[in-house]
This record gives sequence, C-alpha cells and structure tokens, in this order.
Amino acid sequence: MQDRIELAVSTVVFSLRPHPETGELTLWLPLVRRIREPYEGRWALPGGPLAPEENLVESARATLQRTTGLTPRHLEQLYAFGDVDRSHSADAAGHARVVSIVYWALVGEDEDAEAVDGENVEWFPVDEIAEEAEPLAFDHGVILDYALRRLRAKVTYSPIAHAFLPEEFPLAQLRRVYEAVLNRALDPSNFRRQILAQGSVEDTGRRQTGTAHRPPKLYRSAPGRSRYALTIQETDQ
Amino acid sequence: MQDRIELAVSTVVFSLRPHPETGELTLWLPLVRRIREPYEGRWALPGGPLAPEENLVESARATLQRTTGLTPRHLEQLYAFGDVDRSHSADAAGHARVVSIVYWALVGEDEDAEAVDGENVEWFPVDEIAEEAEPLAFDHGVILDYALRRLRAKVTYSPIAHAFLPEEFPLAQLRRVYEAVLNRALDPSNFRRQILAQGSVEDTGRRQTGTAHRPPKLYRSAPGRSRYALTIQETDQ
DNA sequence: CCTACTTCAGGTTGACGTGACCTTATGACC
DNA sequence: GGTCATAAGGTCACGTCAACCTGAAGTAGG
Repeated sequence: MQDRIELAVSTVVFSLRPHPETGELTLWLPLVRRIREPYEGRWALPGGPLAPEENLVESARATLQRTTGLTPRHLEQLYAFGDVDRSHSADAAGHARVVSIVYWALVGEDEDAEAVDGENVEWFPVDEIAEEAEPLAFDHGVILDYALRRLRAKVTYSPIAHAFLPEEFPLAQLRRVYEAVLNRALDPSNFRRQILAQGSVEDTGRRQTGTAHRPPKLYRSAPGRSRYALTIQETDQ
Repeated sequence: MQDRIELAVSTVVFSLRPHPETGELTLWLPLVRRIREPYEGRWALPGGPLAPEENLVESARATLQRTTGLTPRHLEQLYAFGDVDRSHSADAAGHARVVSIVYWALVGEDEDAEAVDGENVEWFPVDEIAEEAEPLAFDHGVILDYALRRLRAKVTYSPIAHAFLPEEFPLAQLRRVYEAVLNRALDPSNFRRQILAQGSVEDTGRRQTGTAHRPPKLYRSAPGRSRYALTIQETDQ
C-alpha cells in the first residue's frame, strides 16, 4: 500500500453515427489506447491527472480537446470512483491508488465530424464494446455502463437529447435520436405530441427541402424549459 | 498557488425531528464547528481527509460515526466539488486546494436518538440555517442546497423516505415524512392510494393502538421495488 | 353509557394524458 | 398525372390522478 492518492478526471463521450452495417443511428464513443502501464495497449476513457490550477470541468474539457479534438455540447459530472480495489487486477498491482472524477458528454453531429481518429483514438459503437476481446482498462467498463444508464434516464426528463443535433432539425430527426439512445422504436405521432406539448422546441417557420416526401418543419430547441417529462420511462435504479 | 491538491470526504446528513416551536415534523441536519483555520469557529459539514486505504463511502461512514455517533440508514454519493476558487474568501486565502467528494445520508428516528450533541456538534433545522448570522464554512451552504434538491427529487421516484422511519409505521407517519421533506401538505387519501399502488410497503396485519381515533394499520417497507413513481413532482433542474 | 370528536380506510367522479391507430397533406420522382 | 414516402394532425378507449365524500373505529368527557 502507498500513501499517495492520485486524482484524475475522465470523460465518457457519446455521439451518434450511423451503424456501419445496418445504417441505423447508434451511440458511439471515443476510446484512447493506453501507451503505458498499467493496462498498456488496452482501450480506456479519455482522461488525465487533475492539474493544480484547473477546475474539474475545465480538466475534462481540456483532456478531451487534447486527445480527441472534441468540444462537447453537453458536459456534466457523472460520479467519483475511488474505491481502493477498483480496477483490481494483475495489471494494476503495485500502481498508485487513483480517485477518478468522471464526467459524461454529448457531442453534436458537426463537432463529431471534426473528431480526430488518431493512432491512439478510436470510435466504437457502445453496444459492441462489451463484445470486444479485451475488456476496457481499469474499471472503465463499469463506468461506461453507469454513464449509459444516466444518459438513458436523463433523456426522459430533460431536453439534453437536443445536444446531439445541429441548430435546426426536423422532429423526425429528434425522434431518431431518442430511438438510438433508448434503443427502441417510438410512435411518431405520440412523440410529436409529447415533444410539442412540453415546449422544449420551437417552430422556426421554415421547412427542410429536397426530401422525397412532404417537407418537414424545422425546429430549434427552445431556451429555458424545465418541467420536462417524457412518459417513455426507462429503467432507473 | 500550491501544487498539492487535498482530497476530503464530507456528508450532508438529514434527519426528521419536530420543530421546537411549531411542533411540526421538519428536516434537521448536524453541523460541526471548525476548530482550526480556515473558517475557525464556523459551522461546517462533518467530514475529513480521505485515508489512503479507505474507500470513499467508508470514509464518509467513519467520519460520521466519529464526529456525530450516527450510523445512517441511507448513504449515497452526492457530487464532487473541486473548483479552484470554491469557498473563495478571505478566510481561505493561502490554504491548500481541497477537492471534496460529498455524500448525503438519512438517519432514522431511532439512530437520531443516539446522536451525540457534543460541544462541537449541533443540530439545526435546515430552513433556519440560511438565517444564521454566520454563513457556513467553505462552500458548504451551496452544497447543502444541492443536497436538499437531490433529496426532494429522489423522494418522488424512489422509496428512500422509508429510511427515516422505524421498522413498522402507519401510513400517516410516512405521509408526514413526505410532507416534511417536500414542505407541503399531501392529500391523505391520494397518498395512500399511490403508495399502496406501487407496492413499496406491505401490511404487517397489525394496528397501532393507544391513539385517540381509529387505530391505523402498521406497514413495513417491502423489499426490492423498482418502478417507483409518485406524481407529486418537485422542481428538478 | 352515550355522544362528540378525530383520524383512518376506502370509494366516487370528472378531467386529463397516453398508446394505438387512422386520415390527410405535400413534396420528389418517373 | 400517378405513385411513393414520410410528415402532420386527428380520434378513441383506457388508465391514472386530484378533489371530494362516506363510513369505520377508537378515545375522551359528561
């Protein structure tokens, strides 16, 4: 056992991209390959030590920018993981105890486009990470599950889903975001009714053109709505 | 500026006691008087530095036991506060930067009874803390507000309120707990219907005697219920 | 012993939100 | 002009909730 406790800040970043095979919109996240022990060569959440003059959020934002080039639309603290035996494994033996303050973030389509797929950064569909041969470094697999649950819960009672989208968007696109996050189909009519009822979006007055069907209205997310609730409930602890 | 970042664990503890004047059930919490700089003499949340071989929850539990003699029924991580300028004030100038991982807890009536009101520990009604002449040490006032919001939100979608009560209790008592936490009156009939509908309590088959009215049934909290939701919604960010 | 009083237990009713489903609108494409 | 695809909007049966009402069951006081 060692006296020193190290403080790190990591971030789970979610983005939406079409799945390479099915073409459906799915959740992706960037992982960084460890270039030193412990867990050298394994995939981990982007993060790093907390600098003495850096706030927690700033630290999350800075590491994210440095490693992935991303500037998230939404960034929020998730949880502090700090058990003594966390990520207990042969790889970690003999290394310092680390308390990680983990954030989670959403990036929009446009920001996503600027993401760097460097040598040591790669994007993965979230539901395929569990199937990877190698589990994630440290307890990052557990952290990812936790973040995913939080995202799914929060999407039903807050308008964060908008953060995935550009400034203006048709309702169908917003619905596809919800479907991707919650991983189930939603009734277009009822979705429309609920979203419009709670006023988290407002009509821009314009429509999207160039579609092979009736042109959908364009909406933008309305400022300052609380009292948000979709009936679409997901599991909550 | 200094290089060292210190890690502390603090806890916001809630308990229910009758108000000394009105006699109504209200929320109370224990505070500890600072006996050294910074903020010497001011009231602060119970807490202390994280020991190298101690898990985060363990640390919260241990400090609580040591300072107040309390063993909470419910204990849960609240948030990590770690901004560089947090608790920025004349008192704090020149002292080390502290990142606090804050927990919040509930204690039942019986545990509460064993609480020690030592020289440097005192219980306060939550709504009177803001009126104190001296604000709390560090940013603990902000933290308290945050914890209170979390408690109020969580009480509507999870059966934690039971943690305030003894093993067996009449429904009216459970309702009074909700009323104290949410700070508003609830319709007895509708409260009964909602609580019974979601099955978070079960009938013990016995009744409370000695009351000046029809003897109420005694209930106990039922194990393992998720899918809990009271319509009684409070503010949520 | 009887009545008043209090709170618990449980039922009724109208308003409202939701899920399932249906109809119509409107553009592109051939 | 007809076909196609999806958006926009509507209908209806059902379940849930807040507000209100009635009866039950004990104690307290004369």
